[in-house]
Amino acid sequence: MPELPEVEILVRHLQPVLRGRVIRNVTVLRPKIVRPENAATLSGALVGRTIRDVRRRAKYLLFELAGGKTGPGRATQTTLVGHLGMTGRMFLQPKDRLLPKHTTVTLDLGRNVLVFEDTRYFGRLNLDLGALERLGPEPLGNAFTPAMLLAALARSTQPIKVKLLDQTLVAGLGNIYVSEALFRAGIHPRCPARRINPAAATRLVAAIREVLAEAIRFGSTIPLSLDPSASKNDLFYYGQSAGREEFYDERLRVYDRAAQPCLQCATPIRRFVQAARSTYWCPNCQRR
DNA sequence: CACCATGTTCCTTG
DNA sequence: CCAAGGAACATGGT
Repeated sequence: MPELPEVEILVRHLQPVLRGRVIRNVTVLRPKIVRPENAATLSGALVGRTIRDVRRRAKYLLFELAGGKTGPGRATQTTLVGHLGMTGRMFLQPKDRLLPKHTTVTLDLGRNVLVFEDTRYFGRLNLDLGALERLGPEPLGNAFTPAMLLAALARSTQPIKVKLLDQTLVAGLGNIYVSEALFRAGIHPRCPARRINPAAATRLVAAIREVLAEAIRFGSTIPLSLDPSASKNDLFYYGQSAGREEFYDERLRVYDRAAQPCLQCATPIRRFVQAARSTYWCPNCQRR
């Protein structure tokens, strides 16, 4: 999936092309994706409405809708909540084009269609704001500070790597960027959370911010590019593209680099499993 | 066939 | 109620 940076990039691309567009029709091809809504309730809540804004909270996409249903003067506001899961993608395509195999939901916007495609069907697109209430601070926001992090880690015996994946602690980090941030901060992934000292917390907050900001700057590990077959410039494709692999190597210093030399000290990068997820680290740069 | 994959939620156990 | 661990969800790539 897209972690925070990938969602941020997607939102930045969607925002200008979706703002002001009216949802003409909603097609649900995989009902599970819109739970707890069903095709009828989702459609009823969206059709006829205008997308006023597209925002991000952690790894969630928030589509702010207005107008339509309630008529003039009584515009109730609705938020459509999207999550890409592990393999979700969103893009616009012409109405007459064949939909991808794993299309879950489409929003008919008139001239073209917003497609939510997701091979593993772990994603979500619904009206449920409940998940958002449990989220911790944005890692790039002012509320995420070394003091706050230190306090949150104080009573936890869990390894720091596992703890940073907890979205109630800080919201938006995923498996890739946690490994990257710990490497940059020089912290061992197995370090018990409560053993992180003030100096390490300060380095960690800085490293997390750097890693995410850099990923956003470079346009994410899953590059976003203009659809080569698109005839209009408001069409784009969120997926593979050529020519960005150099950036990938440059930015990801440990993730998926098991047995390859550390870019800092040439020691082979190691991999092990924590909480059923792969952790990558340099045994020399990240001491206990 | 085996194992691995950018995430979250639910269930169990203590 | 909480913390922690693990399975489940579902499909595809290697």
